[in-house]
Order: sequence, then structure tokens, then C-alpha cells
Amino acid sequence: MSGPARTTSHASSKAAVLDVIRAAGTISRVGLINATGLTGATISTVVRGLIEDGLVVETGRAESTGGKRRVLLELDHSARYAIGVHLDHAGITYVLTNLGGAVVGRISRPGAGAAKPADVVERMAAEAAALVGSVGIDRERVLGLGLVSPGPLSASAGMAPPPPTMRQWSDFPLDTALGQATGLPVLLDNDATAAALGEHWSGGVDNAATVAALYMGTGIGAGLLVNGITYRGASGNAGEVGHICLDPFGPECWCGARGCLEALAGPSAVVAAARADKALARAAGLGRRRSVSADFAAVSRAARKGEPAALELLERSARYLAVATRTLANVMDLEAVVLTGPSFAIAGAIYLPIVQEELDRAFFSRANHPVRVRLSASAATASAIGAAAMVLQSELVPLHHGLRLPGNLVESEPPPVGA
Amino acid sequence: MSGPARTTSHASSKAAVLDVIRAAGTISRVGLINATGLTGATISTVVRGLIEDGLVVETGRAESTGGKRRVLLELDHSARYAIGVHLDHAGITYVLTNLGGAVVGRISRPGAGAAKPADVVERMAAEAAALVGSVGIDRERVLGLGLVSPGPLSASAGMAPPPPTMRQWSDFPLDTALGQATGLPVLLDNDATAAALGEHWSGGVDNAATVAALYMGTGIGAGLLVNGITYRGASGNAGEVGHICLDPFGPECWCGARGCLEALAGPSAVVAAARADKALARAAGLGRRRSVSADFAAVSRAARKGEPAALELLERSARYLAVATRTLANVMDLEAVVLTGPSFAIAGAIYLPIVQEELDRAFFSRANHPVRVRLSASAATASAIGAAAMVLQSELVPLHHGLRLPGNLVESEPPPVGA
DNA sequence: TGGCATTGTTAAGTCAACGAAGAAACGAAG
DNA sequence: CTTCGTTTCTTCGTTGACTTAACAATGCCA
Repeated sequence: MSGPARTTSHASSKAAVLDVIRAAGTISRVGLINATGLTGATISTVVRGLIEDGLVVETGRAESTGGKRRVLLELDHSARYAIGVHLDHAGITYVLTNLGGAVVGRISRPGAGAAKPADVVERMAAEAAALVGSVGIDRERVLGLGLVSPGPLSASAGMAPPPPTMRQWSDFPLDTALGQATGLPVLLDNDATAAALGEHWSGGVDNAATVAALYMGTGIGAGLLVNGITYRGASGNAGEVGHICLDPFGPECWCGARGCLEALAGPSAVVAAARADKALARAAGLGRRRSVSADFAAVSRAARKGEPAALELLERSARYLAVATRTLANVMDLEAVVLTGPSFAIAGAIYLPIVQEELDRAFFSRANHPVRVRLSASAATASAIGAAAMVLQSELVPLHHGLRLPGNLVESEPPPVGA
Repeated sequence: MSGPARTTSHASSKAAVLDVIRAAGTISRVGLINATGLTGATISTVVRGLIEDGLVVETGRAESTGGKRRVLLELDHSARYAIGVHLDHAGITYVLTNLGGAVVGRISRPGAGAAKPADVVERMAAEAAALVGSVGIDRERVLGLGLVSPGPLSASAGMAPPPPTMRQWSDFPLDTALGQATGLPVLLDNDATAAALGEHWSGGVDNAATVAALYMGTGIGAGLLVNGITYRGASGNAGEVGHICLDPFGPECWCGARGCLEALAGPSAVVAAARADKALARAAGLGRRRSVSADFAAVSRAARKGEPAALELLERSARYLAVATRTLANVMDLEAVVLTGPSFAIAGAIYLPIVQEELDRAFFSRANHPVRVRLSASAATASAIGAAAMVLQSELVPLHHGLRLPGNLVESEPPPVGA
């Protein structure tokens, strides 16, 4: 069957203009003319519409360039809000952001653990409502809720083959359930993808056209952004850098292959090696019963205190990550890489220089352009912020450029008479 | 500065409709309505325009589905032609294709060797003209010339840091020079990217949304296609799968890194290993003075004849390639892979099953969807065909969805008065 | 105070695409 | 053989986004 009219081109350039205003922070109408390529006349009417919608405000004047002074425009940051939720085994993080992507409220709660999905959904709805209430914001101004969790996610229903820690979530219709519980539009996505979008939306990623956000939590993933649009691949599972192979004869990975980055150098691998080193385990205060993330944090603290064994473990991990990042950059021809997620929030200072050095030294197109590596300003909550950014993006920048989906061309075409 | 009006949205849906007709081969107006999502009214006028332009013809009737019989539409294949040129160290291949991407003429000539670029350009112009003349086609009907060569290419001028064999081409303005010599529009691109486009254009790549064309000549590259649009990355050098790292401690590669796929398993590596094996070198008839491609072909022939040492060498190479392909598929979430280029034209039968097996066994999202692997139907000339397809694409499908280039947003914005 | 450059708005025209209604082609029932 | 319902395709008038062209508003500088 395949529904008709997938080409929703130019859903008014309102969205595009709004996006430029957001990216620029403060800009005049003339600035918009240059940035968008639209005419003054168009910008005039579009901006009037945005001001009437309450999304944009005039905030001052620029200095003269020889004639009339420009009127400066800005987002009305408190015009709309979005909720972002990061659902992980270890914990659930909620953020409330304004139009500009700035966090105006945040809470963290215990993770889903082994609880039943339906109960977790109820809890999430209550906790999200509590967050909105505590900040004292008109509920009407909340655009929606973005929910992200470790991939891979299937379609828009639940998650398909889940990582080992979250099996009970298979086939659970997460988005519809939460939508009913909250009464808000709900978007579901991969946490790494969300982190990338969050970096873009909150201005961290300058104007770089092609960016990867490396997300290291318990596993390692990446969100890919091309021209500010998330790249998802065939089934929405692009960016699985944790399963870049760095050694065809390496240790087995839970994904079924050998020598994956995650198996060689992910937090679990680092922690496993640290626990195996009796002396280090004692010095850093590791314990078999504690979570991987807790122990990874302990190893990182030990490294920062100068414990050589811990430092060496992390540097070894960083070198593997650097090589995998180079592979990713070579394949995608990246302009920038952002390190984000809880593990980089803790140990990013150790990883960053090693990754940058590797790219400067051996990135294939280094003669054409460098690959800049940055540490996220909000690595710990990047995914939740990105989840909120997803909502802002989808509500305010409705899927520009009508991408024609593949679609079945031939379908019911009757056979030619001559055949 | 930054030129204005980069958003050339919907340059008439003529191009989109034409693309659908091409993809479908034969289709009715109703079929177009379903495939594009446009209205019958729009399709009616657009198709009339295409017929008036001489690009499309009505070719018959379909059987009735209960009412009036549908009128079938097809491209007028001989309405326009395009020249594709593959410039390589080893040889230059010229093809002339019609609108449908079918080859109507082809010649091969000696490679550029150490000749001066200006002389090579003159020769290419003459040989291209000879090809068009020999087929007896009105020169007016030739849309342009696509020229592809081993990357990386810089901007649209020449090629930046060239592979070791083509140093003298640095900074030579290939496209403008050839444009002047031929009087035709000239497009320049990477040969792997062109191969991917060629596969898409000639219908080899069904409707798969996300495809990589692995191109193995002397080196290994890949062209990436997302929704039928080539993915280029930040500087047009995406798809460098030859420099996926499979062993951080492996042998040095000419790119400056270690353990690249190309260094471990590319044709040069295979040939080097074969030459080092005295017995095999004699059995296969290898020689130090001969080209890599000639000796790679010799090894492949030996393998097909059952020579165990040759077969083992190639299978080893295939396993490395398979692992690198898996990495690529994991990162991009691919739906399909096409093996193409001269080396796969010779040895593809050995590589294909090994790559397919690896993806079936260990592709990360294998539970969601498989990755199909195919051998190109025209592996030896895929790049040249793709070069011609580039011309068809650019002349007939002018860059749909106005992608806003990064562009400098802030530029001449004067400082706010309050600052 | 009067140029003069720059910014922003208004008005009229263009163009792609749409909806509705009509014309044309066809199978089948009377 | 006529009539009816169905499906295909075209014509016509409209919408909506955007453009060009003219105009109004603002502020620098002499």
C-alpha cells in the first residue's frame, strides 16, 4: 500500500529560519537573509509570524553599518519547553530544557533494574510530571517528551535484540505506553544519536557539517550528524562504533564477533582488567559486586591520583578508541568528534589528547582538513539533553527537505498488454 | 560573502519524476502518482513537459484494471547521452551511455603513466570525441563528461595528496582543462563513489536505501549511497574503507597509519606475498617487472585452477575484507553491498561468499535485517559507467532537496550596541 | 538641515502543486 | 447496441510560498 504524499517539502521556511536563529543565538533580519538565502520580503513575513507565535522576540539594536541600525532577534527561550529522559539500566535521568536547549530542571532516579516495563512507564510519567511541576512551568508550554535508551531500537515500537542487561524490554511498546501515561507526544531513539543531536542543538558543535558524538556509558556508541540531520542508516542502528573490529583474532564480543572495540577497550573490559590486577583492585577499591560504571569511575579516580597501573589501563583503552575513531573518521570523512556520555565525563581528560593525536597523525584526509575533537560540556547528561532536543527538533523543524522514501515503485502496475 | 540562495528546493519535480521513471523502467502515470505522492494533475503536466522535452515516450498500454487502460511511459533512451571516463594509472576507460545508463560504446586506451597532465587531457578529449563519432551520435545530444579517478580529490580542482603512483597530478585543474578541451560540462569525482552511483543508476541496486559499493582496483575504496544520493562527507573523501584499521600493531600503510585493510589484504599486499613465495610465483607466472593488477590477475587465475597457495592467499585477503566490510556495515547500518572494480571482476567469486558469510554471522543488526552482498554485473567498467551516470544525475536530477550548506551564519553581523 | 546609505515593509506577480470537475477509454450488464 | 459504473487523464481555478519592485523608516555625515 505505502501511504501517499511523503514529500512534505518546505513546510514553511518558518522552521528553517527558526533553526538559524537558534544556531546564531542573536541575529538580525539582514543576517537571516544572508544565512538562509531568502529574500528580505520573505524574512519579514516569516519573522512576523514567529513573533506572533511567541517564539521569537526583538531584543535590541546593532550598531549602524552606515544606515539604519539592525533590529536583533532572539529565541524567546521560555516560550516552549521539552522533557528529555534517558532510560538506562543504571539510572533514569530527566531534564527539562527550554527552546534554546538550556537545562532548566533536572532530576535523577534509580534505574529500571528488573522492574516490569509497565510499572517503569508509570513511574517515569509521574517523575516527569513532578519535574515540570517543581520548576513551575505552564504544562501547555511543554512540547513533548523525548525518551532515549541504549540501542539498538527497532522501528518505533520497542527495542529489538536488546543488550544483555535489558532483555525484558523486548517488544514492549515503549513510546505508545508512555504517550498515554503522560498525554504528551513521545519520541524514542538511541541514546548516542540523541547525544549528538544535543551537542548540535546546544551549540557545542559549531557549524560543523559532519560530526560524530562518541558516547561511552557502559558500552560505546556514536551518534552521527550530517548537516545537522541525524544519520540513522537502514534500520536506525547506524553508529555502532563499539563493534568496529580492531583485531579479527581478538577476544569474543557479546555481539557474536571477535575483537570489537567494546570487547577490547570498553569500560567493561577496562574494569575486568583492573579487577584482575589484584594490586590495582585493592588500591582503587574495586569490588566484584559493584557496577561496571562505579568501578570504571574508581579506576579513573585512581588514574588521576597518579596510580600508574590504572593510568596505563585507561591509556591503552584510549589508544584503541583512537584507532577506532580514526576508522570512523576515514569512512565518514568527519569534521569533528565530540566525546560524551558518563564515562567520558569521568575519564575524558585522559582519552581526548590521545584521540586527537591519532587523528592529527594518521587521519586519511588530514591534508584536506583536520578532525577536531572536543569534550562535551555536559557529558554526563548529554543523552537526556539530546532527548529533549529531539522534541524541539521534531516540533519546530519538521523534517525539512522531503526525503522520498524508497517506496515500492512497481506495486499494482498491471502487466502490459503485449507481454 | 558566501553566495546567496543555496536553497534550490524543488527545481521542478520534473527531475524527481524522471528519476522514478528511470528506476521503474516502464511505468504509467498512475504508477507515478503512487510512487511520488504527487497529484494526478501534477503528474499530468510534468509528464507532458518531459514528453515535449523528448526525454520520455509513451510506449504502449497496460491491461485494464476495470476501466480505461493505463498508458505506459518509458525513457527515450536515445534522447541524450553521457560520456564516462575512468582515468587510472593502469589505463583509461571511456564509455558512452544512453539515458538509461546502458553502454552504447566503449574503448580502452593506455593509462596516463608519467605523461604530462596537459598532454593527457588533450589525448582524452580526442579519444572521447572519437568514441562519440564512432557510434554516430549527434554531438548535441551528449550532456557532458564525467571523469573519475582514484581519490582523494580535493574540492573540484585537482587531487590533493595523491596516491603514490600519481604525484604529478597534484594541483592540476583537471576539470576546467578538460572542459575547455572538449567543450562539454565536466564533472570530477572519486572512482569508488562513481561506481556506487553506476550500480544505482543501472538498476543493480534494487531500491536499497543504504548501499556501499566496494571498489577494488589497485587500492580499496567504497562509494556510499543513502537514498540514492551519494554520501561524500566533509571534504568529499568519505568511504575510505581501504584505511579501516584491522590491527593497530600491523604493517605500515602508505597513508601513515598501521594495519589498514589495504596494507593487510589489498591487491598489492596479495601480490607482494605471492611474489615472496618462490614456488607460487613460478607456478602463477609472476614477475617483478609487471604491474600489480597483472600479477593479481595471475594469482586469481592460479587460484581458479586449484593452486592451493594462491587460493589461500586470496581467501586470507577475503577474510580481512569481510571483517572490514562488517565494520563498515555496523557503522553505516547498510542494507546492501556491491563488489565492483577490476579486481572483483577477476576474483569476486572467491571474495563474495566469504564476505556474505561474515555479515550473516556477525553483522551487529542482523536480527533486524540482513546485508545483501552482490557482485557487480559490470565490475570491470563500473567506474566509467558511474562517471557517465554522474552526468545524467546532475543534468537531469539537479541536486534535489535544497541542502543548506553549512555557511557562515554570523559573517558581517555588526556588534550589538550594548556589548 | 539635507543628502544618502541601510533596514524593513507593503503590494503585486510568479510558480509549483492541489482539489474539483470534466472528458475519454474501457468492461460488463441489460 | 446501449447504458452504466469504473478508471485514467486533463483542464481550470485556487492556494501558498516566494520573488521583484517600489516605498517608508531610520540613522550617519556633512
